[in-house]
Amino acid sequence: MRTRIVEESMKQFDKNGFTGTSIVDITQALDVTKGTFYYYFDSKEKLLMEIHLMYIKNLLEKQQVILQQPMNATKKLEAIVELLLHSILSDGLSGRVFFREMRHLKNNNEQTIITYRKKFRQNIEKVLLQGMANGEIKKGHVKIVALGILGVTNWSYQWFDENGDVSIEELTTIFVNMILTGIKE
Amino acid sequence: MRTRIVEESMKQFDKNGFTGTSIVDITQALDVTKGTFYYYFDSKEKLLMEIHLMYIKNLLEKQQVILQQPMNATKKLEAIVELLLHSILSDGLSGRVFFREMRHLKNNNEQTIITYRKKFRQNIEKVLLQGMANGEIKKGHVKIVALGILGVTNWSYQWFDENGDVSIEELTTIFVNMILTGIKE
Amino acid sequence: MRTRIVEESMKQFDKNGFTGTSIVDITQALDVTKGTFYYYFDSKEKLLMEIHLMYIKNLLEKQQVILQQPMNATKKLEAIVELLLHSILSDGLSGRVFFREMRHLKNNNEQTIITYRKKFRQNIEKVLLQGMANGEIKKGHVKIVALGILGVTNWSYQWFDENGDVSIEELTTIFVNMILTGIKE
Amino acid sequence: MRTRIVEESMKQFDKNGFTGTSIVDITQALDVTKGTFYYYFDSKEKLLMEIHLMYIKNLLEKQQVILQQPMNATKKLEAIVELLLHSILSDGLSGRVFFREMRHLKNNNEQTIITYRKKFRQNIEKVLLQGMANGEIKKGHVKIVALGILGVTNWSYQWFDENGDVSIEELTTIFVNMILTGIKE
DNA sequence: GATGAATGAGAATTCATTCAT
DNA sequence: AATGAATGAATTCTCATTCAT
Repeated sequence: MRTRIVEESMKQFDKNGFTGTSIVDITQALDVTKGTFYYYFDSKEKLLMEIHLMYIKNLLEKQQVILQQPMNATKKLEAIVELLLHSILSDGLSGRVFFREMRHLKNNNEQTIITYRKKFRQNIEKVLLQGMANGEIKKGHVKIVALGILGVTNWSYQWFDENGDVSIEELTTIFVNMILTGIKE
Repeated sequence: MRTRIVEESMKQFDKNGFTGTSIVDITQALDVTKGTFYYYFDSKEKLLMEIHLMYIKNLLEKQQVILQQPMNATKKLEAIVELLLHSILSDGLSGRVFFREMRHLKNNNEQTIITYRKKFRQNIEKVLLQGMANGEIKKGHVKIVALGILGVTNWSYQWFDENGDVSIEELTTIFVNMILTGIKE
Repeated sequence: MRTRIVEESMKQFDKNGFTGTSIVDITQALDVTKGTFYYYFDSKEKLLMEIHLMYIKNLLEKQQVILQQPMNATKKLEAIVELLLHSILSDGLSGRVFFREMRHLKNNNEQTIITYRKKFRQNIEKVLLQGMANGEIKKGHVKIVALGILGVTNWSYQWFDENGDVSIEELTTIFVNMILTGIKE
Repeated sequence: MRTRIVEESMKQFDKNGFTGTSIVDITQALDVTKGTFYYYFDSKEKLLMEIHLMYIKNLLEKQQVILQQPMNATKKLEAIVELLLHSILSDGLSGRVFFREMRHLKNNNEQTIITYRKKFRQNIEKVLLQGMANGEIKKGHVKIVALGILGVTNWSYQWFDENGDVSIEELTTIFVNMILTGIKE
């Protein structure tokens, strides 16, 4: 039931937003009562937090796997971009909810998620530094560059259409090239 | 009064979000009554729409000026990136509200804004095409590339801190370089 | 409308208790909507606080009038007992609500009322001291004696029946005698 | 377990009131589940009733012992006042719960407790009558006098502080004197 | 004896909106 | 132009209770 609630709520948060989705909406869709919801979750925010934690923890784990592989910095960056695009776009719901609704977490919860996000960015920064050290990557302001890369990938949840004319694979190729070699001839 | 309402509401939407701001919050801050608000605006959404229109129209006008200048495609792209970063980050409020709260526009209104946004993107695509035609820019999928550029710039509203260690000017330089020549050595 | 809400709520608090009375109960009895209630009162507790303040302030004012009259201590005590019994029993509702529901005030509000109540008791103590000083009243622990007197009077809200076989006037006489000269032959 | 539930609930009713204490509060404190509670008690009210019955039956038994002793009326009244003050204040919890929460008993249950309370009062009345008959006590309205005595004692649960500057023994002496001989010199 | 999942009725509160003045 | 009273639908959350296991 817990899982069913999470899944249904992600669907609805994705469609109507956190604020636009009421507890009743979720429980009615599952054909249970409001009480059931509150048996499993102390509050609406706790549910949102759970969705966020699931998403970011999973992402960090996968990033960790990439970091530990015997690849050069460029390849690692490629892998991370691919990871992000896949998890935002094909894993779908949770990614969009993650990027849109974080604002509705309060105080402690928000800080926790911010910390995880920071961790992810700092891991990218490490790869950049490593690449700069061995001459693969141009020297520069690693934090801003990392945020630039995250901009390219994370913005996708705003516009990507699964049924559009570009597949995630193509998208990944285009964005990886763009990030690595720019758009200038 | 109309202007005062718009300004106060932008402040509060920026701080507490559209949903997190009530009409009373706005009118109390202006020391008027709710009735006054409804004398000037038919609904809360109309107000949000006005803020959106102001922002995107202003942006499109400024983009138009850039497009009509006698510069090559690269320079034009640089100018557009600069325009976006300035209007998101230093013009401040309206930009952040624009990027965060569009979801609260319904049907027609949402479509109108989407159309304007699309216009802005298509203008970037035109510059890209022009650049590809004369050999300045690598040939590629213009729409996706445009969306990549917009990702780099628009994502900034999520993390940029006016009091942080990087100025908007530095940020512009870093991002322009990144977009044009990539990060690879 | 404000007054009507206060009056209706007192009736219902008296009958069903603070917790046993919902906002809907009050508004339905007045044939208005819940919104109307919240237009006049920020919360259910604010309403309860208002009832408490009305009652205790009125009581303190009347007590003040007694204190300033040119009577000896014994007469003043008689007058205060009479005041209490009348305001608890014949003024009716507000007294019973005051004695029963104070527990539902939180923090600040509770403290405020406690302070007022203390003031009332301390005024009784002053009269007792005055009476002890000029030989009217037996020397003793004024605070406890004051609380004993208040016990006799305040407990009445628990059992007094307006339609019973004893009138308030008779009650006052009996209690005044009891307090002054005791029950022993 | 039954006993543990009663004890824990008295603690919590005393602290947060009957309405302010949920079944979960009680069971969590005992580290059992809600089901367990309902295995032992049919409802929350049944539990409250049990606490009330325990208290008043115990009180009536002790009163009976006093009544049967070979003492004059004055001594018996002294003993009853002492009994009440001790059981409200030092036996503690149950007394405070008894006097505060009776209102939450419904219909039959309330009537039962009212009957027991009436019994207790009538026993006091009997002693008063006996005292009046043999010239110990002033002739008067026994019911009202009894209620006056109960006011002095029962009101104590409202303000008595175990850690205050007056002990129960001192309190008893003061109140017995006050009831018997009054406060007038 | 005890559990834990589920219920469902109801509670306080919020808030955009209307409208007569 | 502006007010202020009133609305009513929706929202989050609470909690005593049930019941199959």
